[in-house]
Amino acid sequence: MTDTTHAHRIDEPSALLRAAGLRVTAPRVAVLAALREHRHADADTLIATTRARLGSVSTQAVYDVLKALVDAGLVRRIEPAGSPARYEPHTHDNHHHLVCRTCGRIEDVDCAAGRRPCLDVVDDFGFTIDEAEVVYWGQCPDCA
Amino acid sequence: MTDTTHAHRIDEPSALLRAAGLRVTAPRVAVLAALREHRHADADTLIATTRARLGSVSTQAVYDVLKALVDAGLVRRIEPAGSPARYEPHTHDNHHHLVCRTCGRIEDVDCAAGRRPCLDVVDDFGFTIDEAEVVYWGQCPDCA
DNA sequence: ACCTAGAATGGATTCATTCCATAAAACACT
DNA sequence: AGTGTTTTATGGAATGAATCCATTCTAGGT
Repeated sequence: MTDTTHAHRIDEPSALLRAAGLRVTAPRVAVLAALREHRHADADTLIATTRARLGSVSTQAVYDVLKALVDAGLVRRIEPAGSPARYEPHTHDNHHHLVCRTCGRIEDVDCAAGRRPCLDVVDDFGFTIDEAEVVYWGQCPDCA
Repeated sequence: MTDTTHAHRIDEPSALLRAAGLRVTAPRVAVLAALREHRHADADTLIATTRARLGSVSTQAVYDVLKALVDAGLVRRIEPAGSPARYEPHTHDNHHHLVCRTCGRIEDVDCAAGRRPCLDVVDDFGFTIDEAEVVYWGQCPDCA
């Protein structure tokens, strides 16, 4: 914990919450902090981390916080097949994910050449497409 | 139901099962038939359809059948975020899916120019990638 | 026709998540 | 600083999807 007394840095949890029009509460600040520590954490991990930090929080509080953060666009929720939902700070950079089939490890990947993949669909069935989500499945070095 | 007495067509449920080294049972045949009728059906739909066809089947039987079919490569399981698992006959054509955020409708899409998307990842973290799964999110014409 | 491995049954159980009513606390306004 | 209104947290129960288990049944080889 760096000593930043009276900090007003724009990337601080409380500042982020205020900027998003959300009330600043201990659970919210703690969940945001936990999200920074654990990349692609699931709810369980975040509950445990938040609980360790605050002494106690209800399970539902963490779920509520996550929902509020996702709705506000501060957090991104991903749901890889076969694993519970994972959460990451929302970076708005359209990155994708690399998932290990064996251990579930997840890493961020930028799309080749920075272009969004396959934006042109041959037949879109009249759909209005707003996002192309890519998941790369494989084995991580530890599991291979 | 077309009248194909003593049929031996290679794409028939029982032939498919035998070719995959699986025993031919009523629930398996019925689930395969149900999968043809309902594109991207979830377990509930398949259970209901199978039950209607056979008179009765246990819920677990259908789940077991689906697992066996998926393991045998006859069926593909997809799990779009926010909805229960969906199943489709496995076509081995590397197609992707278009999902309506509102009603959950799913359509198949071929990747632009038939190429697999973003095969070259900038940094693969040492992973051995075997599949790139793409989900296009949007609104279907009915929901737009 | 018989035997045995594999499949189906019914019942209970897990896991992740959501719903509900009540109690607490954050921010706006004196 | 005190008060009030509205949002948030709590604790407990409930849901939906899927899986586990022991028992019974059956497909298909001998």
